[in-house]
Order: sequence, then structure tokens, then C-alpha cells
Amino acid sequence: MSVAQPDQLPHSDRQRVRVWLRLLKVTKIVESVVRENLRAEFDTTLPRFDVMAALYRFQDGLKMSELSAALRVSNGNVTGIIERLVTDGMVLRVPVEGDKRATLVRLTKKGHDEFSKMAEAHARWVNEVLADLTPEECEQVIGILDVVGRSHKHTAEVSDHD
Amino acid sequence: MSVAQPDQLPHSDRQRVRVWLRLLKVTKIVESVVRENLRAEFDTTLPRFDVMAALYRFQDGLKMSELSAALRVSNGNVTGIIERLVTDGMVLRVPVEGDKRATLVRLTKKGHDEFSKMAEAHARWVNEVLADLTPEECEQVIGILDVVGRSHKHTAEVSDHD
DNA sequence: GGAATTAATTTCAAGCTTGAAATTTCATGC
DNA sequence: GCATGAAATTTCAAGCTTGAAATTAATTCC
Repeated sequence: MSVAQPDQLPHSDRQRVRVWLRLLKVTKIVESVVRENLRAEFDTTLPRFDVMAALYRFQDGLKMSELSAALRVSNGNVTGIIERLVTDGMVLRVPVEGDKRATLVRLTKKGHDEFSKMAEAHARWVNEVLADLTPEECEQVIGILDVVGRSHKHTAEVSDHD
Repeated sequence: MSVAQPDQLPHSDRQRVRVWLRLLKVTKIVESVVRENLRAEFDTTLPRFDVMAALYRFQDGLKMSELSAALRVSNGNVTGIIERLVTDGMVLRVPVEGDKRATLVRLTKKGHDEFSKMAEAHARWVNEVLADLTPEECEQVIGILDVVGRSHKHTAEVSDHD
């Protein structure tokens, strides 16, 4: 963060770096609010929340590789998080018929119900932090940032139609 | 990510959540590009880069607490990163006169030179990822996101005049 | 000046994260 | 059918991250 920029950079280039720093700043603020509240009110973590959010959206379950792709995190990462969620009875592992390598993971009833509550609170927290943004401004930001990543490899993911 | 929203939410509230998800998405993309390049080209990590960036900006050095506040990370976190940077000769610890509790950390000559190179490359990478954003769009995003965090406690930081 | 509070930092356990290597299973070509 | 390579996942070490507890030093308040 706060990276000094050489003077010889064109103005437009420097501006893009400023955009990046601003994005990072806002993201960190929202993340820390959500993390603190998840811990205080639901005794859980942000990564666990992210995993459950993905599984909530794809109710039929996701393969481990689909899950890590959707969350844009490394492959081995998800293994540990799912492990703990299974221990807590939030997630179920289902063997994929016809492919003994893969496993499907999905929310249990308990996990589904628990996430419903978390999602509602999450929307509240986010709205508090972003309260100063008008609907028009939201529209603009969404529209402008839509193009980013289009030409990037990481765009290959599980139907991320946010 | 991709958090389902109850239907009873007002449109404007749902929009703010969408803004948040979009921010998160773009941030993750840029972060992963920067991380991969830092590792490949400079054999270092994003957290180390962030610390060095803060120290590059504040050439007179920062106290540990100022550093963690500037980076918006927990207090104990910085300790380990600085430790490794000191080992690598990038950072120097200087005792604060008149206060035996605090320490000042600052870049060494080696750290300064190394970061100069990294900063230039960093600007290049960011511009590649955000290439599709026009100067006008950059201006808009910067302006709109400027208000976020103003009323938040985390706004109390070391002169973050991005 | 001594006790209690506050401040700056480190230590620590638990969990997260990556990237690489290892494992197991599937698919393909011969 | 058998080898070879690709695919899905786990394992692992190293480093990052948090929040809480511990440590040490400064400040404040009788």
C-alpha cells in the first residue's frame, strides 16, 4: 500500500495505481468489519463464511476444485477449511459417482440455516460501511469495475454472475 | 463472496452488497497478479512489499505501532515480517530516544534500492490489470470511494493521503 | 515516591494461504 | 491390456494473520 510512483509515469498510469490503492483500502476496511462481526456474533471466520456463501449459492454442491476456483484461492487451501466445517456439521462430503477422485461438498441443513442468518447480518454490516454511497454511485462503480478481469485468466470461474 | 440476499432487502441495500462483492473480486485479481509477480521477479511476498512500501514513504522511519496502523493489520503481525526483513538486510531497527518501549524501523540503503525497482514493476503490473479503465473512470472510482471509511474508526491512521 | 493505569511491543496458539510435491484415479494411445 | 499423461485432490512446509495474553516501560494520581 501507499506505493511511491516514479515521476516519469504518465498521469493515466499513476491514476490506475491510485485506483488500486483505493480499492485495497476500502476492501480492507470492509473485510475487517465483516471479520470482527462474524467472530463476535457468529463465532466464525471470514474464510469459512466465504466457503459457506459459495455452497449456499450452489445448493447442488461443488467439487473441491470448483470451490477453490470460485473463491479464487489455492487448491489445498479449501481442504482444511472444509475439514473444519465438516467437523462442525456445517458441510457434507458426497462422493461423485463415476469418478473416485472427486468429491462434492454441500451445506447440511444446519449449515444452510446458519448461513441464512449470517447472510442477513452480512448485508447489514456492508450497508453500514458503504452507507455513504448513493445508488447512482453504486451503479457507476459496479459498471466501471465490470470490465476488470475480463481478459484475465482468473475470469475462468464458476458462473460468477454478481 | 457471492452472498445470496434476502428478497426483502431494498434495492439500494442490495446494490451496496453488489459493490462490495465487485470490489472484493477486483481486489483479489490484482492481488494475485502482484503476488505472483513479486515472487517470480523479486522472490518476495506481498506482505513484505506492503511493509517496505510504507517505510519507503516514511523515510524517517515508523514506530511498530504506526506501521501496523498504516497497513491496517494487527499489531503482532508486523513483528514477524520485520524480523525477516531485518535478517535479509532490508530493514533496520533504531531505538527511540526517550522511550525504551518503542522502536523505529526504517529501510536500509539496500532495502530502499530494492524497493525502488519493485515499485516501478508494481506500477507496470497494476496498469496491465487495470488497462481497461479510462482516466475518467479512474477519476470517478477514486472520487466515489473516497468517502468510504471517513466515519470509520480505522480512518485514524498515519496520514494516508492517497 | 509508590501504586495503578496506560502505552508499545512481543509472544503465542489457532487458523489461513500459497505453491510445490505426492497420491490416487481416470483417460488415451499403442 | 499397459504405459503414459492428465485430472482431482491432499499433504506439507513456510509464511501470514488475528486476537489474546504477557512483558516492559512510561505516565498519572494520590
